[in-house]
Amino acid sequence: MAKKLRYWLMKSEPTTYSIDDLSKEKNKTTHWDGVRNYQARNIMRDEMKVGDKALFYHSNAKPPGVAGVCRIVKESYPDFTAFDPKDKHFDPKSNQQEPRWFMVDIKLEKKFSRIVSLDEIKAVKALSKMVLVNNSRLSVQPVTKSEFETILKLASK
DNA sequence: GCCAACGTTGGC
DNA sequence: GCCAACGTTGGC
Repeated sequence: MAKKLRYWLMKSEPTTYSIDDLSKEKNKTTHWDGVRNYQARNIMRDEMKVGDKALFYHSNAKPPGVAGVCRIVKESYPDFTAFDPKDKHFDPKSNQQEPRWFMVDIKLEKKFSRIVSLDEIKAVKALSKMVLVNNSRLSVQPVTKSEFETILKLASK
């Protein structure tokens, strides 16, 4: 019965929402709203399961890199920010009956003592196949178990 | 701030 | 269904 744990990487611009913002949330938990890309949505909607782990990545940062680890604590449900005309992520094509966008809840598990920068990641051969390196624009992306563990090792160096 | 890469939209 | 125009992402 035991489902295999999967690994992901989720991006956020720290000026918008950083790992420290997440650590200040009640239960260190938040809903990952605002994703408006179908590929990323499909991953959240169809593939992310409770218990899966995700790298929290700071994009558009100095330096860009992985800041910590979080865990999926709630599986996909409609992204309600798409329903609110005043919200930055409002999408008139989404509605309660037929939601177009989905989100999951994540909980901070560990903030790294240092950022594992994109430069470092690019310099490691074992990480050369990461989606991050090859399709840099996808904001929610799969990571293999060995890639995940390699990043953890780098973080504790 | 620039711009390459990529995704989406809409006219035809 | 093609593709030009446009918008966004995100490293640099």
